Amino acid sequence: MSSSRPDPTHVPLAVVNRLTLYLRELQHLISDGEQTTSSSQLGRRLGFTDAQVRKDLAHFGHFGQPGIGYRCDDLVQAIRKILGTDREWRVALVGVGNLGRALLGYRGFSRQGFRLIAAFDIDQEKTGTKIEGVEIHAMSRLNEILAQERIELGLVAVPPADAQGVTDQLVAAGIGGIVNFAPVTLNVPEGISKVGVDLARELEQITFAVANRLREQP
Amino acid sequence: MSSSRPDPTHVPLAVVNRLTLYLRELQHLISDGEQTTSSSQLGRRLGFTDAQVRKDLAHFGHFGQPGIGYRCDDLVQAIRKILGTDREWRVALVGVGNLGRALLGYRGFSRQGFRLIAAFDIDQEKTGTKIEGVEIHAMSRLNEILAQERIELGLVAVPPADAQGVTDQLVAAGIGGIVNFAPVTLNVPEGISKVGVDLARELEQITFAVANRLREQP
DNA sequence: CATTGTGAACTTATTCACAGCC
DNA sequence: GGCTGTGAATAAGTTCACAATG
Repeated sequence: MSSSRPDPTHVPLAVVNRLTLYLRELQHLISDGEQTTSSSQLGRRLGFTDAQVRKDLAHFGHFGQPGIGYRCDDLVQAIRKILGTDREWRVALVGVGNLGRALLGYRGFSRQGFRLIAAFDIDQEKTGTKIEGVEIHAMSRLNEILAQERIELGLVAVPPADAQGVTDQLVAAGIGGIVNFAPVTLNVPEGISKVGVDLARELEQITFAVANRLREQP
Repeated sequence: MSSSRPDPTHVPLAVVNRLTLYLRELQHLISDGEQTTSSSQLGRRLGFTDAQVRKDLAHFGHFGQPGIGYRCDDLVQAIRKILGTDREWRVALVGVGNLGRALLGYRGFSRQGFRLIAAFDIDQEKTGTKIEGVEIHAMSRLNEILAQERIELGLVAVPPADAQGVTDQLVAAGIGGIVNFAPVTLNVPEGISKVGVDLARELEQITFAVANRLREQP
């Protein structure tokens, strides 16, 4: 045996979610010139307990030094490796509407190692053109281009009624994971990862909190 | 006493989150012509157990009929009331870049009762113009217009370095809640609700799953 | 007889608290 | 003294299973 690292096979989703927050916060700390940090500093900035931060990291190994804390750049490296973002990921976009265009222009992707390689749209007016340096292809070429460009991740930004169909095409083309911006629950085969971003649902989380606050203190 | 409804003050965030999924799914069921549904149908479509669906709803009251299930339209009404979306909410956008423009054009908001009333940007080229029928104002008028238009919710779609400053202005202007699209953790006073949408973090959830799948079966 | 609503059992997640280390 | 890593204790969340119901 070579490693005492815990088995990362059954890590709760919530842990992974917090890991992405730790990573982001560490990158801000580094921008601010910090060399090291501690579980209590990280926790305080994100609203978690120090124990939570340590337990989360303990799922994957030992990254800190007792008495010292964590070296920011080492921990960034470690978390990127855990998340799989210690390399570039090749991404395709389907649906070049309002939101799709915004995604094509989003700087935050490349900052974290995601490269938007190709886009697809049903509208023949758009196919053949480039936006933000990314060529827009006809849907019929999806299979071909995903294989040729070795695309691993897909962004679905089409109208709700088309989202499942597009997803089926991406899955058939061998996609590894999908971020879905349409307000529908997608069916994907076991083994394909997906995550949904629904702006109305995000707002509803807020209205629940605000409405309840108003009810309590009118 | 008038009601046997449980106290909705301390409802877990995860429950509210699932509630927004139930609502969306019920609206799809209604579109498909369904009159009634059951906890098991709802659960199956969303990947939850039937007991989970019933327990979640039990936080707020009794909405079903034993032997029958739930009337879709009644349950939609009930959930909207719980979430506070049984009325219109007035929303402002700060930051009319790529993403901001996409938000201005997003149809999903009005579908759920959110009205984007006003937008703000630092760029004087943009102020005074309209996009998607929404006027873009200078940041200096934020206080004035939020009060005048009785805005309750804010969307922050500015560069990361500006997000906290904008948030402080929104809070000072009396905002109730914020959806933050910048990849930073915002500090808000207790009592202000916020939710963050970070596209890179969403992708990282996926890469974790895909990378681990690849590691397991190489 | 299919389905809800709900205590009880179980599972999972979080926090505590402290030994060991720098 | 300050900090990590972790077993033990606690809390929270989920599923079970069944009485009650239309």
